[in-house]
Amino acid sequence: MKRIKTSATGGKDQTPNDFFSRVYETTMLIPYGRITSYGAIARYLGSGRSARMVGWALNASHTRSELIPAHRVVNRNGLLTGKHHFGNSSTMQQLLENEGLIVDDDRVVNFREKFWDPSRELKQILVSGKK
DNA sequence: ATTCTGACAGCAA
DNA sequence: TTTGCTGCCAGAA
Repeated sequence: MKRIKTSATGGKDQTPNDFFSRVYETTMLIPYGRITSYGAIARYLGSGRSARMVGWALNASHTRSELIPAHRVVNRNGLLTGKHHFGNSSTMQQLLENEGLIVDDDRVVNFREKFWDPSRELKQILVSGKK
């Protein structure tokens, strides 16, 4: 029984349907100028209590060739908790302000106004039949 | 294999 | 109200 030994890939990548990839896909669906929270994404993916994993995934989003708008993901308070992961601690804020969001003291002021909940916004898509 | 860590969130004091 | 502890679960060491 010689299983095919999957180390052919070098021992990395693969797993296109794992939690991480779903986080990336969801994140890329966030419209320009809108934001969401880690918990919202986690809930949308089915694991409402895995918000930390969402952040963990975004942490590795750098390795992806696709540009993932991780700056559009903040915590439930609208706080830019991950700003320190954009090289410059002011990069995240600049990106958000560049999209019309108002950031003050590391917090998105118009958070509720610009909040985009995937489990709510994408619900219609799921119902439409398009997977 | 086991232990530690983490870009969160919820709940108890 | 703010502060602190706990649960979550997947990687990295």
